[in-house]
Amino acid sequence: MSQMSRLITDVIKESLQKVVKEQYGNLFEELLFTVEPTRDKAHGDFASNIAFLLSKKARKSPREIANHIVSILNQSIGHIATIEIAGGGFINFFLKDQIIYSFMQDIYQEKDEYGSVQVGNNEKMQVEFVSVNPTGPLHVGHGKCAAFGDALARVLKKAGFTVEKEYYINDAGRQIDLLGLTLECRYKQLFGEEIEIPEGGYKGDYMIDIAQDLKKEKGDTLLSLSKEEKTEIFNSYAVSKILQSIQKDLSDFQVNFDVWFSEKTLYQNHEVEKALNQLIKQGFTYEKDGALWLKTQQWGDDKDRVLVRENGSPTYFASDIAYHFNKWQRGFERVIDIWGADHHGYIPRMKAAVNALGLKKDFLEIFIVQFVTLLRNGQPERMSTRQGEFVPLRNLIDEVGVDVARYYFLMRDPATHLEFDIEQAKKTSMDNPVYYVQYAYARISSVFREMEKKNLSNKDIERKYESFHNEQEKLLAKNLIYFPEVVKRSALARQPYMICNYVTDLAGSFHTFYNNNRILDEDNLELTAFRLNLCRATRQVLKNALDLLGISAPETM
RNA sequence: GCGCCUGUAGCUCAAUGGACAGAGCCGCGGACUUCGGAUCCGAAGGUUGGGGGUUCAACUCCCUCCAGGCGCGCCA
Repeated sequence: MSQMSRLITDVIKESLQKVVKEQYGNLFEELLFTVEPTRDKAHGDFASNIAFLLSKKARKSPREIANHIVSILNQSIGHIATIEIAGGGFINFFLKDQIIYSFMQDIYQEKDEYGSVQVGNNEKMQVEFVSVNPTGPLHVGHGKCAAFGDALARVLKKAGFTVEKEYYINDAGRQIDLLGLTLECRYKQLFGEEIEIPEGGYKGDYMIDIAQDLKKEKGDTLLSLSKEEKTEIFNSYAVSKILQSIQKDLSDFQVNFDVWFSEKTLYQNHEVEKALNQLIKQGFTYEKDGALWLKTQQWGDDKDRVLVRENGSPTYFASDIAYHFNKWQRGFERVIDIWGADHHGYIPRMKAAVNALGLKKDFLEIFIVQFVTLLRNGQPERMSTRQGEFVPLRNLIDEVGVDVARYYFLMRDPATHLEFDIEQAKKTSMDNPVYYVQYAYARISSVFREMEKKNLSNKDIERKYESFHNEQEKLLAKNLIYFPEVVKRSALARQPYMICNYVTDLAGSFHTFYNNNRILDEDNLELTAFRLNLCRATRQVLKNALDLLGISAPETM
């Protein structure tokens, strides 16, 4: 059932390649020409720039070359009705209507598989994201990272990559000690001790809740433990409680990870030590001021970086190096790290480290997610983790819902600053594209409910192509067959927002079609069948696209 | 000071180096006794922050300047 329909752009490309190889021989070498969907339908359904690129090498005008190519190509591509030359030398391809219709029919055969393309060659890939320290609840900025990483992984899977989603838990180091000390303090306060939260500790009220849970479970038995025992139990209790709440938030947000990777295990398994030893052995390190440094400047960093502090404890950077080496050892051919914007200064050293480890150059891709500003009626809401004032992701979900929150996070390039207006997001209008899209889905579902009421059987749907009845039908059908091309582009660009743009546009062409054409007509079963067919295919593509975004497709709203 | 991100219609944003820079919102004017009006149709709206350069072709690439955001720890 998962027969993957070939991309039409590939079909055209191959035909062009064949002709040009024959006609221009070696001039064809390394010719990076394109065949892509046109923006303006007056220019056909697909267009190629091949004649422009060839003209320099062949020393002929683009139009001349285009003419030559087209004269040979002529009608040899089965999918194409006509080929035109336009502008300075574009070659424009117009699809046969039957082909558009038959591709549309295939959608229903492929069902949930439709849109799958094979550009990843099953390359084993990892997407690591969120990876927030388990020292407090997720806020909206983390939500943006979560939505992006999750949707990206879905798109990559659809494009034929073998993808794992991973969350790296920073459960070792000083921050965790501070967290444990904070809990210890809150715990003691519950027994009447008058003590202050330690310097740099976590002041949020959630630590009091955790202390109360701990008191319920253990009573006062922890007060008398030794210092080592206390550290152990307070640290691990705090981490596990907070991690649980993070996991709950994420799964409610439709984000699920394949692997939760613990930093602590890197130390327990001596992987940090091993990674450091390897770097030392290869001569990429030196000692200065009592610390161990990595020569990251060698690979373009501003300055060299400390691996082991003067006091002998490894830096976060050191365990991160071990972590990335571990990823490599697990057989990933490529890993994608998604970081918040405050970490962007960290990129050069991490890339340098990957080089020092001798891993292949494009092994590590890093994407930076810019911050979110929450607006309420145009006024910004303050957010600062340091002050302990942040808007928890949980609150946003409760207020606008998962679908809306995810869509808003996903609809833009994550590298840009996002202004998220809460009041606007709650509106049920085109202010809010997610409803626009879901409405199209619900409408189609409603048409099928109506179909059953009128006893128009599903069998009537299975009709052969006659012809499209108007441009609105045809435009909708064309948009449906572009979906796999969009998946391909979105995956290669690592940009899920392209799916948002696509699905909004698709919903638009459906609404246009719907408002201008009667679908169910008992006096014209042929027409009814044809249009139901179109609706059925549209519903499937809306569903598949929304799935890539992790957004629900409701039958009623 | 250095580095990264951003700058497109009044607002929010599109446009793998390609054709006349496109949508939505706001504002204005309209729509079928019938399948969901959370919809549709129409007109209006631009020196793509400024200036150079590369190219057959630049919003896109390079240089420079301007504006906004973020980062420049033996913190994470």
